[in-house]
Amino acid sequence: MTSLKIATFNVNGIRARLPHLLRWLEREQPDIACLQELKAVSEGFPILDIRAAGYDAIWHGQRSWNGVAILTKGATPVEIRRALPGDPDDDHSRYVEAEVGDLIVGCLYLPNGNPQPGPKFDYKLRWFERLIAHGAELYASGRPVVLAGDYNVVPTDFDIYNPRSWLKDALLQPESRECYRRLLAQGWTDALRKLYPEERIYTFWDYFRQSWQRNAGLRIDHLLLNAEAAARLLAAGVDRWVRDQEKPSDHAPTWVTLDAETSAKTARKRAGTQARTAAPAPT
DNA sequence: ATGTCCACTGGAAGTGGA
Repeated sequence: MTSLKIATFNVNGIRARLPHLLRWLEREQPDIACLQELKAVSEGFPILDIRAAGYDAIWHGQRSWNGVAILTKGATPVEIRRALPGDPDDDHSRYVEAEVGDLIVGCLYLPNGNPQPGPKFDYKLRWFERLIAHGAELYASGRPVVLAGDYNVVPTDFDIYNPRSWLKDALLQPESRECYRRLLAQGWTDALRKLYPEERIYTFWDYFRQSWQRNAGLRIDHLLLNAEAAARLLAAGVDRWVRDQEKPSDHAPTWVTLDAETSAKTARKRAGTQARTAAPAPT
């Protein structure tokens, strides 16, 4: 009867956002939280505050930029890897993966890729190719897998308030979208879109032009589930209240709940009856 | 082009990245 809440949150600076993070953990009590954009070296990660909040964690920091972490409550994250396979020369901290109970959790911060075209966009696409290659292995692992993070991709024009002023942005390029589509084609379920196929859902509102006040958002934080995890999907949503505070991150936490029972048959039955009513539409 | 925010350097305001 119990469920597992798994969230992804681009904090945009773990030190600047520590009060927000702790308030969110306290209020929403995710069992697993994937964080991105720590913008801090590993030594600067506030593990004592996070432990005091009741969480264990693994993390991979970097000076000024990037940085990812997986927080867990009531379980220990067992690190599987702290980089995406395929390029030993890639020194960005953008991926960490752990076993948490019977789950495998991948936490990713895909390169933004702007300005486009250019070397940063090339790097984005190369990184995406590595994610697609690794995604195929994860998908077929036989374990329930959640691949969560800031993908820096707006999958379709339905996932943005208005594409007009973003047409040249790396987040909307056909090449970026094609990579995302190819990843999904392995069988992954885009959890929020699956449960809310006709809702406008945003997870990011940039700091410019009063974007939050106008609800001028983008959906770029995604939780992808392989078949074993998707069979247990109960609900999904966006914690918009986090974006409405003073000095917020430009992203809001985005989450799913999975049936904690291992019986996929039970979970499938429950998902069929509860998914549509389990949470208010995150518009 | 612009808008805003975070971190770093250097010890103020400018730069890079998003």
